[in-house]
Amino acid sequence: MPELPEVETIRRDLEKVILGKKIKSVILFDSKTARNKAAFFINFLTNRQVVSISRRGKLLIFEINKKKEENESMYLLVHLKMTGQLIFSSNKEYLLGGHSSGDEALKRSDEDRMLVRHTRSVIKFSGGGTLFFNDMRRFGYLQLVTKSDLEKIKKNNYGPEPLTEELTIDYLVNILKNRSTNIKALLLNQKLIAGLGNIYVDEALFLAKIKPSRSGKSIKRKELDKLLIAINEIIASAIKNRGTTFNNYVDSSGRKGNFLSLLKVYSRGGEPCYKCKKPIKKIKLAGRGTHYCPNCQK
DNA sequence: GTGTTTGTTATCAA
DNA sequence: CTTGATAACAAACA
Repeated sequence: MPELPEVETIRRDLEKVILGKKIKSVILFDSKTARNKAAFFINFLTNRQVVSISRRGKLLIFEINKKKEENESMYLLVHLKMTGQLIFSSNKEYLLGGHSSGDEALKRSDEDRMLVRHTRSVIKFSGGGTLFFNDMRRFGYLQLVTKSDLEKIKKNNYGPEPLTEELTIDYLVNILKNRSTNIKALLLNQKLIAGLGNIYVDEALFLAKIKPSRSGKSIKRKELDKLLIAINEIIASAIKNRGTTFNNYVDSSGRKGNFLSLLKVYSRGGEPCYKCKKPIKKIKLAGRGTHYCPNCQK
């Protein structure tokens, strides 16, 4: 479940290995994976290079180089949704996705088999290096968009990011003061704050001592002060620890994140709260598993 | 077969 | 128009 810290970890790592590399070929094993027509998607990317890699919320944005005669750059969007992975390998160019069989499949190591089982697309670079897009559940997608499309997407779908000047206490007060919905659902809403998902919302609410079922408008300014600090603290710490691997997430080298053991409430239903020893409660809120301490969170 | 997992969007209601 | 609530998607596992 890649949220902001996991996507940011991938962004930073990929920046080091694929910037400036020329795309030699693109394979789409599953036509649903690219939101563009397959032929266009493949033809456009071939022989181009990635100029920059940015991120908005959980969305990765690869800027593709523009030819002289073109007046607008194109951008490759990558959304991992729940089970997407972007894995770069400098030596495993022979992996051919989930559709090959026979001798080729037999030659694979167990590690390779895991890597390739749900490969939906592959981008190969000149001079070595292959980027695998794996996605067991097939919620994730790749999409080429124009600069103006990208600006629209950013503007219409994403609120301010944690750890930026845009996410202020005044902003929080404003978006929550008239909301009757529970704070859990509001924090999951990408249009209000970009990048939080189920894990870090539960963790931030625990740190801020706020019960997830509280309505937005019921939360006092003093509590919002704490919530803002908690959100930034959790996100910063999770980035520092390269994200949380609960089941599917791995970084662009295929390695797990280190934040799992630092979780205070998520996935700890029934276990004792680290602070007060009373059992962590697990409920369903906003259609999501929600974990909190009934004693510490008011 | 049943319930559970979640990021996001569709859909419907008010 | 906004807001809210819920189902739906997809695949795997206990």
